Amino acid sequence: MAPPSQASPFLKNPPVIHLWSQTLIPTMREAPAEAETPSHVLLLRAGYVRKLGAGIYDYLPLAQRVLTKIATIVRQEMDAAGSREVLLPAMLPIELYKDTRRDVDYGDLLFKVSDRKGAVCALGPTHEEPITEAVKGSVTSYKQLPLSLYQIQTKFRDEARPRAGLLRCREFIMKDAYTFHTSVEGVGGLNEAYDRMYAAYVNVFTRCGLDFTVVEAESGPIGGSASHEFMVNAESGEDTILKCPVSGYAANVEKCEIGERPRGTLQEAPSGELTEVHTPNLPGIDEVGKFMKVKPDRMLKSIVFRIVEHGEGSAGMTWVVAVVRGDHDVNEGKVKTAAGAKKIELAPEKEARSAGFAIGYVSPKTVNSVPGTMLLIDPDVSGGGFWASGSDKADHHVKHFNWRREVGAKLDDPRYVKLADVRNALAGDPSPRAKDAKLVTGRGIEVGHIFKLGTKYSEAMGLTVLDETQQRRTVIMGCYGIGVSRAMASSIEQNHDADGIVWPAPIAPYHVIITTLKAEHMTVAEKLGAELAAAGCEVLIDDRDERPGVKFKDADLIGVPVRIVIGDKALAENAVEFKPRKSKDKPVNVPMGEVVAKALEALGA
RNA sequence: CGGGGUGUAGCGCAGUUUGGUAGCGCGUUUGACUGGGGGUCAAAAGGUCGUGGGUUCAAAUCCCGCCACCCCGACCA
Repeated sequence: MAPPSQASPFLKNPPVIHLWSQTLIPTMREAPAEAETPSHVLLLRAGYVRKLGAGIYDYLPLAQRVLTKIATIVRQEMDAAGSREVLLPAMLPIELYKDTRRDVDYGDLLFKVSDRKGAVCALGPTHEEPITEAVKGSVTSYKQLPLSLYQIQTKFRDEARPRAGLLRCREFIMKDAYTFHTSVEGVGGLNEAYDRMYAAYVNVFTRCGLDFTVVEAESGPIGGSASHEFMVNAESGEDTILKCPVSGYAANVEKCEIGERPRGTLQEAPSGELTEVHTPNLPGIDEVGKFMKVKPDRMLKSIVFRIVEHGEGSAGMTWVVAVVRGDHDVNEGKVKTAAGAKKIELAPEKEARSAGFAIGYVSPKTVNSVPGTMLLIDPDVSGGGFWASGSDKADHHVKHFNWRREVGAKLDDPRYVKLADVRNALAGDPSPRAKDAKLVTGRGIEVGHIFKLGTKYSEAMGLTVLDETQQRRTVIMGCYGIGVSRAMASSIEQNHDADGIVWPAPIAPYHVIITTLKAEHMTVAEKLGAELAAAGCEVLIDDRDERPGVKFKDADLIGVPVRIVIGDKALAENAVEFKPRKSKDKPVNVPMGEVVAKALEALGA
């Protein structure tokens, strides 16, 4: 399209009528062997992306158009939520991370480059530090707050295992927003901004046509439900989410609470005499169970954690042993909370061994044998009956473990022994929010995450303002992310069929594809394209000299919502063939004069 | 980081066991016929066989090292 001949101070979008022959859409008949998930296969096959390396992709013209549309929706909603766009460097001097120690904590996930002088820069994986630094340099008074800033930018994370095409990349496009406050509550406070962001995110993902679930995620330092994840419901998702069908409660598996479960008294009688069994060279609990002829749900799994930072409940303790059923998974966050500690870690094997833990064969009895050990017992293992357990001795387990007989008096000392929910929730567990309701599970792709940061970064980096009483106050922050490139792939996970992608109109690369069957149809195609463009449609004309079958297959593959075919049959009655991509019906003839209205209707405009 | 697997033309693969002229399908180019759901015929272009070394008269093939990529797991503000 020719540019406007006169320079105008107001930029307007020129009409979009693109020719297939003049863009780059390298569709493929066969999917590359490396791709497995639907979005990965289709993005490659339909010519949206090309892989350059593990987790590194070219965005070809179609992908770039979709990304731009998602980014536009994000910008509109961020702007409406009172956030202002910035663009910070992707290349960040490593010194920026010294105060927050994330150069260490982030570890290998951080990409690093060095300049000619040997100075090291990190490629930004997220931007809490640089944004805090930027605000620190320009905000000094409470009168300048609250403030909300966002950017859309390429991020870099050296993922241990990139996978599934755009769903987990090492280089990806993200929107990250940060808000700054002097208070948590009240007008201008963090909670208000958080709620606005929450609403903006709902708008963004709804407008993108995504089917999503908002789940509670791990709590921030402020407590309560201080973090939410926006999960696109898809089988290929990496995250497990749990929902209560009655109350609407939803959470990710790390966070999900479990309702009241039956529990034992720790007073039950033994099921038999404690018997030691030699179990050599068995790698896991399943193998041990098979060898001992004990089902995993009658085995005790005792996992040792070390307290890294003490909290109110963990004084005097060094180790925490969490005991769950053999077929259950220990939840580190719940262990931390139940232990009353601020930070824990899976016990380093070497140190745990020298303290007296027979790693791999630990039993709850270690609460008596290793000083400074706290025992957390999950309700599901707190009862009587038969239990098998480690024996605190390499290559040996015991049968007929009994709480009272084996552990004894310490069971009654709440400083040392607690009954607590310390495992991951499972489908069928009681809901924490509705009586008699049971949790159900689903898979999700995390496309958004909002988080109340509190003062973690502002305190470490010294971001303060003077308040109305001339007191220095540490600024309170929130951060909010959207995976833009991941959202594109997520949409395909939800919107595809055997023939290809089926885009929702708001983020489709084009609204209408005009397929010509003969070269002499181009005049009609261009005239119709201009009419559609004038009505606001973005049009792709497939002008290639290909056989009709090829063009139909490609049109379906790339997933443009409305297809118009120009061919002799319909032209004879001054009409074109019209077919929405998502419709299973045969194309219908639409008179030339009604095409634009019909297209707008099909697009939901 | 642990386990499994793969590197041969733009894509999908065979050839490797048993060393001896690098092949097939799709795609691409040219021409003809064709023309409504991935056409037919004819001709053609395109490959340091991931990479470095070794063995051998001779290596895609055997040996050693390295690299890249995929899948499962661990990990994932």
